Amino acid sequence: MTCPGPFPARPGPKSFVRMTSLAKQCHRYNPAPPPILTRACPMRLSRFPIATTKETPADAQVISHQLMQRAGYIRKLGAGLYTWMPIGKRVLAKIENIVREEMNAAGAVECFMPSIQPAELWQESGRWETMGEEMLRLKDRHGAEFCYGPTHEEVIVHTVRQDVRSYKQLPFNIYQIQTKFRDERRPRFGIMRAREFLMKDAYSFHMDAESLEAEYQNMRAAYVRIFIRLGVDFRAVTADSGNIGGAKSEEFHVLAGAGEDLLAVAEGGSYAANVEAAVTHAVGERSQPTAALSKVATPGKKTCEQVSNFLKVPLDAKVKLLVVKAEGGGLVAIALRGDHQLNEIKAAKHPKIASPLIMAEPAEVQRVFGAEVGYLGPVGAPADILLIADHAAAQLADFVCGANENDQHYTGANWQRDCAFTEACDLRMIAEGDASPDGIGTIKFYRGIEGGHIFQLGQKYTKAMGFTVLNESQQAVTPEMGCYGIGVSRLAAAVIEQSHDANGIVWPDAIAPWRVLICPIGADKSAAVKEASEKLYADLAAAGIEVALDDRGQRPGSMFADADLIGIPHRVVIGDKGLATQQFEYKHRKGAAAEMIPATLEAVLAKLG
RNA sequence: CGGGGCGUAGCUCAGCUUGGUAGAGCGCUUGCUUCGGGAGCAAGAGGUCGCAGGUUCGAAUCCUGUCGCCCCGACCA
Repeated sequence: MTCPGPFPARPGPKSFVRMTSLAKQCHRYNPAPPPILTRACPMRLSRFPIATTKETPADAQVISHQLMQRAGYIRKLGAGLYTWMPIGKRVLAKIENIVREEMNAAGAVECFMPSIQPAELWQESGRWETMGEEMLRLKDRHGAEFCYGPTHEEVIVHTVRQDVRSYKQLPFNIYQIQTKFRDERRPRFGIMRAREFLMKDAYSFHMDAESLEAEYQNMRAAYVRIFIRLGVDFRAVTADSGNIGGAKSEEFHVLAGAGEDLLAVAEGGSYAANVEAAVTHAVGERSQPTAALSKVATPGKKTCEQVSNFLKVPLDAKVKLLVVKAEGGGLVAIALRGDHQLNEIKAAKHPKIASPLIMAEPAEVQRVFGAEVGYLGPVGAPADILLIADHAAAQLADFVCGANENDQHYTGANWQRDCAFTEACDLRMIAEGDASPDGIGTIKFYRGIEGGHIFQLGQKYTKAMGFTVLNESQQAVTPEMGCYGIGVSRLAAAVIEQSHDANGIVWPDAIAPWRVLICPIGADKSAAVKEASEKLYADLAAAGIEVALDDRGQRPGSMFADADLIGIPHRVVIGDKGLATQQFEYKHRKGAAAEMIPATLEAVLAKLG
């Protein structure tokens, strides 16, 4: 038989002629070319080593990991290492192709870099030291050092600087889809945080910031198209660029309860940011002091909640003081409103605060402030300690705070009158219910899985690695650089986190291993069922539909259970019962009930939409 | 890396406290009966009990070491 592929089969005679001439050519060099009878047609489930299990593997914590394992998409090899089984590889390839098509359409060009990279490049950029344990380091037989690439900025800059000399060659955007390895201290959640994973990483180079901005927006639009095509509910959020460096960056998150990131999204507005990066502003004016400062005993009440309950004052009428190490030694006190949380990333970025952020030792706090951590406050704080207030804390009047004396607090405290801060700035974590930073809408939190991240890196890597091109006036210019990543393998898991039910995975059409699954009932007994199934299978394939035939000879119950678990969007059941009235049974994976449709290709195609 | 837990059949686990020669369910193979939401009966195959030492007449079981895996925390384009 002919092989049903994704495209209509070539007309017989034509392919026969081609095959014959090929055979003749072969014959010139090989006396006995083997006859080509059939090509493999692995669209029959009997040809896929699909091992579905009823029981959930013991080490899988999140739904996507459990379902991928149970449905036979992946098999674990070691911590954070997974084999993609044939059915899983089809999904991976679908995602990969969507990404590739949209990248190409956006004008990016594909390349392929080595996964193993020489240490020299990383020493040049300075990241050989800063990357730390996350980077898997290797030595070859000569003792030369390498790493298994966790990312490819160094390699691409090195590659490009050899060939690109002129402004005429810029801008361009070059990408690859590659296996990366990051030696996570604690790989978990299966594919979602594996150590080895598949990633699309793109790098663009520009003569100036305007050109970079244009390409950044171009990539942003391409990412939006990619995520729409994947069929997932997602948000693009402003983000912190982390240790990769650079100025502007946005993350693309698939919304899902199991997501590791918390997102602040404005309801009724357009603002969206990772909470790490969400800004907060001062709102309104500080009221005038009305209460007198007075010291009250608060024995054993150390936390803001305890004090607030004890004194019967709202949590947001209290100022708490956190003490951290200062840049270059010493301590810095940070004043926050009682109900607010410190955003450690914002704090670490403050020029006076040590980065990374380190909380002061309790003993040192006791020595400097003369009180335990639970009783610190701005009133009477040591004068030589820099006191930085978050905007919201700086806004308070008549507040409660620690008295820098064990078991004592102040009420009716006021800035200026009773104490002072040297600076008010944005240091807190945004909170649910806050007004959106742009003034439109109210903040609500969502959990998200980071599926993509776009960055404007600027000159960080081009400068460190000495990449320059000549401009029109023959001056050497360091190009601006952008980078754009998509976690291809992670997206497969992210989609499942968002799209599943009690019976299994619910794939969107675009990335399902097949769009249609044909389930023949009793094909071994009924010639009519077998014939109708084979015919529909061949017809759908010829029509360019990706179709699979469950020819494993399972009983109906287990066949349906597997169909649901594997998550194929469209199911066509063919049985003697239906055929008696010239009907197939059709069910959408999301649909509640099955329905009978005419037993024709057209009727099935109509259901696919 | 700190704290905790687990390694016994392909998978999920019991057995270990109190040492005595290896178990269940699922899956797999064969046969018969079944056949529209994970079938029933019968007969089978399958395990150096993670690995290495030690104690003992005897170790899955006790002791030591080691490797692997999982969870919490810290960490993380």
